[in-house]
Amino acid sequence: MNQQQTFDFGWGEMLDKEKEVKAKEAVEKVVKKKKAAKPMTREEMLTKWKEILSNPKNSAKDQERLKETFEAWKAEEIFPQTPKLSKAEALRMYARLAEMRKGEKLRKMVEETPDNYHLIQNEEQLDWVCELWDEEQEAVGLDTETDGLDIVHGSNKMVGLSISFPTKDQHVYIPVRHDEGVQLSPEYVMQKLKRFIADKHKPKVLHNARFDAHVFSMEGVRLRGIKMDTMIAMWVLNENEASYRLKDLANKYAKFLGVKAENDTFDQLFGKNTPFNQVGLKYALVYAAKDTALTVKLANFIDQQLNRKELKKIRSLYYELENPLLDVCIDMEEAGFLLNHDKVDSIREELYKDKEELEAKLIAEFGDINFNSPQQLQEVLYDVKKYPDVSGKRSTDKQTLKKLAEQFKPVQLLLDYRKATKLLSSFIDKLPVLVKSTGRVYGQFVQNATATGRFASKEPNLQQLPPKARTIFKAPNGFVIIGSDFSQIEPRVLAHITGDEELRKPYKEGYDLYSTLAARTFKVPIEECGDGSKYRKMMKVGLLAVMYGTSMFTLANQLEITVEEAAKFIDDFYDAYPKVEEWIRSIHQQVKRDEYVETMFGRKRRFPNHKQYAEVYDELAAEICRRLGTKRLPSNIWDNEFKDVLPYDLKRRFQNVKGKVERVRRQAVNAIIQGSAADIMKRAMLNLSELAYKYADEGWKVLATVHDEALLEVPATITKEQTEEIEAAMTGAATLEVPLKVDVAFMREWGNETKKNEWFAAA
DNA sequence: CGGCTGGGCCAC
DNA sequence: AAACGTGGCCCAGCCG
Repeated sequence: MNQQQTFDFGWGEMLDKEKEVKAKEAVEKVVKKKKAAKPMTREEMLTKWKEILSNPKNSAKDQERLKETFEAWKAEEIFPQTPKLSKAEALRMYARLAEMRKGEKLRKMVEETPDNYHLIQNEEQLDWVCELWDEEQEAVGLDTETDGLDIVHGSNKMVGLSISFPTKDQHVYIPVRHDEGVQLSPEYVMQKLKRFIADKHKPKVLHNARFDAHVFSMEGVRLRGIKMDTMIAMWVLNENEASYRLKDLANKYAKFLGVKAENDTFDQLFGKNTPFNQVGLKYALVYAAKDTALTVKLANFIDQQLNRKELKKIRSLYYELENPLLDVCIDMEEAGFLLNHDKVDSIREELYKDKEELEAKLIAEFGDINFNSPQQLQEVLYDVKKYPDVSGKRSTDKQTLKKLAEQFKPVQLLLDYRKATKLLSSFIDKLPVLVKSTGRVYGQFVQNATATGRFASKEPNLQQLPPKARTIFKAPNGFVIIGSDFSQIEPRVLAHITGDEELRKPYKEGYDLYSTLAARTFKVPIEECGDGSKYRKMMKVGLLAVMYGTSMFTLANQLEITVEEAAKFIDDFYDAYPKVEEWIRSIHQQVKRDEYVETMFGRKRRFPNHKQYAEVYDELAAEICRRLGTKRLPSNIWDNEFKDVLPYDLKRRFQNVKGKVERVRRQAVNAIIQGSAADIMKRAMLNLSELAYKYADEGWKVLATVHDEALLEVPATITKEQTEEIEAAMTGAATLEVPLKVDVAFMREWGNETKKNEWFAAA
């Protein structure tokens, strides 16, 4: 009773205070406005400037802009348009200043247009371009300009294209859909240029060719003969590049390309959201032709780098794997996934019903708050309901809520609500909006987005659909989606790479991996480690922990055992499979020495500056072990039992590098395993793509890859032999010391699997 | 209103 | 003092 009263009082008081503050703020606002109405004198403004500039809260970027604007103001280059001066107003001044200077830049650019840049506006000029292209022996630079990014059956179109001919050093821009100016029609231009663009023997270099390929596709021409995509090649060369935008690369490597490091992006020159069709032709020429000229230079630079003998493996990785894979990527993006509208409707109806019911119950239980707000949820759970803070961070994530739900039933409602709303907001309500006139959703597969070599997918990300969301995609009538996935690819790579014969055994002899591992590690009969047994379950988590470098703390948490038990578990595993630990340690040594690691197919992941930290780490770790008289680091150096043996300063210095070094070590080990698996998958994708071309007449398409799985769309009449060809395409991707295994499933709707033998039994 | 960050969560 | 690798994306909340 007493507590209740106190609580009510506190709450009410808080509300009153909030009101008071708001009222005060409102008054202040009015006062400020009145003040601002009077024009400021120059002295007043100077004072204000100093005040604004001395605000320590300004971001570095803002501060730079403010200073620049202040200088311009002092030089009377710009005047404030309103009589008041504030940080916001100063930043607006900066925008106007930038606008003014941008205009200057553009004017200057046009004035300095090189005389080997040509605007192509009539048939005669286009004939000249064709002549140039006929005579060209080198790879031309090619680029398209569009009025937006929605290009695969979307709303945006090619506005013009630029071509650089390196032999004669001539650069052209061909406008076709600009708002103003003399232009040839896109149909005419494409008709004339098709024989070059579609010719695989006419080499081209592009920056982000995937994009241009789609643009050309929508004009009815398939881009062939991509000799190099400088964006992807640059990524293979250096996966740590801060930006892969052409202008950023050109500026960064300017001196190697023999250009000035003054290449502005489109946004910087023309302003954000300016559609290219509104750009005047003479501006378009100098901007677009420069792009292809830069691309040619960048391509030459990259190829030179790839010729270095220490990059031999990288060279073949690019030219023999990544570059041909670009075509597969383009195919996948143009294939798309067919949406089943009826299925969307039924799932949506069901989920909305769930959501509403849950909402009603939640409001009754927790009050009318926004259950998607961690902030509001925190208050209700920990202040109002006074639930125990099991995470120690007032966390409201799934793991925490799960724990709370054991004790407090209504918390389960929150978990259910999250699940339903996540499914709705991210997938069921989102994907149908993206459907094009073809009835399909087209996601992107990005080749240069990961540090390990995997594909990434976006807009929408087709690699993160939960099982339920997958079912809204279907095969067209008479077709079936085939899911072909590598079984346990990463453990197999581990078995191959570590050279551990015991680890290879289950694969060679056809036993279940996890059961075998569990029996050996826990020293129990294999009969006790069958499917669903606790040993097998633990082993699955344990092996993942080994490959990801999970700490004993986290592993203990996951398995709901003590840290000591977790450490014993992993020790026992290493005892049973000593080569695994040996290999991991050798990788730690290697990454310390080389600052990079390599996958099976020579893909590199670099860790710049790791060496210096690793040296400190190893030194201090040795010192700690020496003082403790142990061989291995303790899991917690801060433990009280070491208080007298380990000086604080030693612990502090070690702590400084510990996180950094151990993170790199985990990443290095994982990059080899995950990256090798990615290499294998990419090689498989090439094989599958060839197969799809072989059966192109029947309508075969490669739809997607989800890391260890490939998806194809094929006629439902597919034969057993053809299915075996798919399997062979995958297993033939690499020869390992253990066999590769592939599981094939048949799906009328994605995710709804029929196994191979059932499928053919039914047919 | 758009950009950004943090918390959270989906996939492999 | 911090605890598992690779990604993309949603919402809330804040800022200018």
